[in-house]
Amino acid sequence: MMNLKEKIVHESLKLFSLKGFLSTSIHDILEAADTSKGGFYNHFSSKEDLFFQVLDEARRIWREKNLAGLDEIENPAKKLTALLINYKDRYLKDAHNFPGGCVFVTLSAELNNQRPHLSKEIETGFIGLKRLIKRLLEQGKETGDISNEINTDVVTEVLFNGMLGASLSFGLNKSRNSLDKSIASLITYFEQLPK
Amino acid sequence: MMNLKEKIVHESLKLFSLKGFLSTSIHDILEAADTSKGGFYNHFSSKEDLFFQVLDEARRIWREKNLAGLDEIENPAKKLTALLINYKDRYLKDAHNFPGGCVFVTLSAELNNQRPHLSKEIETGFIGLKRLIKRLLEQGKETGDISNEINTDVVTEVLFNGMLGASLSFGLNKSRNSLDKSIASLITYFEQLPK
DNA sequence: AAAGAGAGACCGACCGGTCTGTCTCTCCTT
DNA sequence: AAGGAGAGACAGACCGGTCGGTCTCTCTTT
Repeated sequence: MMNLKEKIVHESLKLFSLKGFLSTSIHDILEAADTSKGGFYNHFSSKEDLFFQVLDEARRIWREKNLAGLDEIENPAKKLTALLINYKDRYLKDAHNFPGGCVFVTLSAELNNQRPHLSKEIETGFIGLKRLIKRLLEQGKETGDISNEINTDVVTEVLFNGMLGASLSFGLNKSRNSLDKSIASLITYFEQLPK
Repeated sequence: MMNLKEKIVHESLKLFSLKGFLSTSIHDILEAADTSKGGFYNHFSSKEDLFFQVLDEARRIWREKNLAGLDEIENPAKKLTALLINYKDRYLKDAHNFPGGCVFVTLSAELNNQRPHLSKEIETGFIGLKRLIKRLLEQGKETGDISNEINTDVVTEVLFNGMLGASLSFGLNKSRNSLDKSIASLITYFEQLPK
């Protein structure tokens, strides 16, 4: 069974996905986790302390969902396609952990000008994803699955910003159809690149 | 000279771009506009009333910046490229009106799960942009500047989500270099489509 | 008995919004 | 032209409620 601390982190993650960090009150969290101020501050020194622990958990889940099964694929281009499909089906549609959409998008938009030391933490995650995409593209060139003529920087930008934009759109309209179309379009773009 | 009401709208637009709607307090606005509660509520019935008037102004500026000079271009494909360049150079880099980045991105991420009746207003703007892109693509097919074989839905998704993602990234890292690369990549993608 | 977990009263700061009062400008009457 | 009435613009004290955080007390486990 989940102990209180884990429960608070778990419920906070959902709430942060829905409302962001600043707009989620301690009261909201206590209600969702069915506890009290004493229960909360017994495990966390402050709301900001909670933020970092929630972020760690969010990153753990992100990797779990997005990287699922990628180890079994040796072809880098196919790995990238699998990542896009994971992103759409396992990650963004994971309403259990992220009922309000991608928590990193919500938090980055909310915190970027208000709590720079918090949003910096989120930015590092984005940078990591961007690097992962670029690395897979360059490995694809080496194995010959992607033409040497394509500019990996350009493709990385299109895919990365496309994923972010799709996430933002999905948060807004909550349409799985529209999300499917957005990611499918990115996959179409990627697969039609010169081989 | 700008009267008080216009000044409040103008300063609120900046603050909303930086911090969003919920995280901007009336006090913040009064300070920025150098006025008092009496001055504010003499012109606006509530904070929500202000929201809609700020949104109107934001849309006006959006059109002014993004559609600048498009009338003089008759070629739809060139129109679309010009829109992308306007978006990058005249709109997103407009630190005077939008010091925190695109206000629509900030507000949509903040409000989508908390104030659906407010975020719906923003969504209509996004839908309009998407439609504009698609219309230009289809006109490009008619004039023969874009191959009939391309799927306009797919290209619309890639460009639209790419613009959104670029906007979100730019809000986070505030790097003009990175923004230039993001939009240049979208233009490269668009221009390398089959003619 | 000792210690950690959790409940909830409580604190000062701040939230959006209301209300009263003042100050100025316009317009009508004479 | 002088003066009084009324309207609109703005200042700021004040309201009930919520914010994050602290503190004390009780209960459970060992």
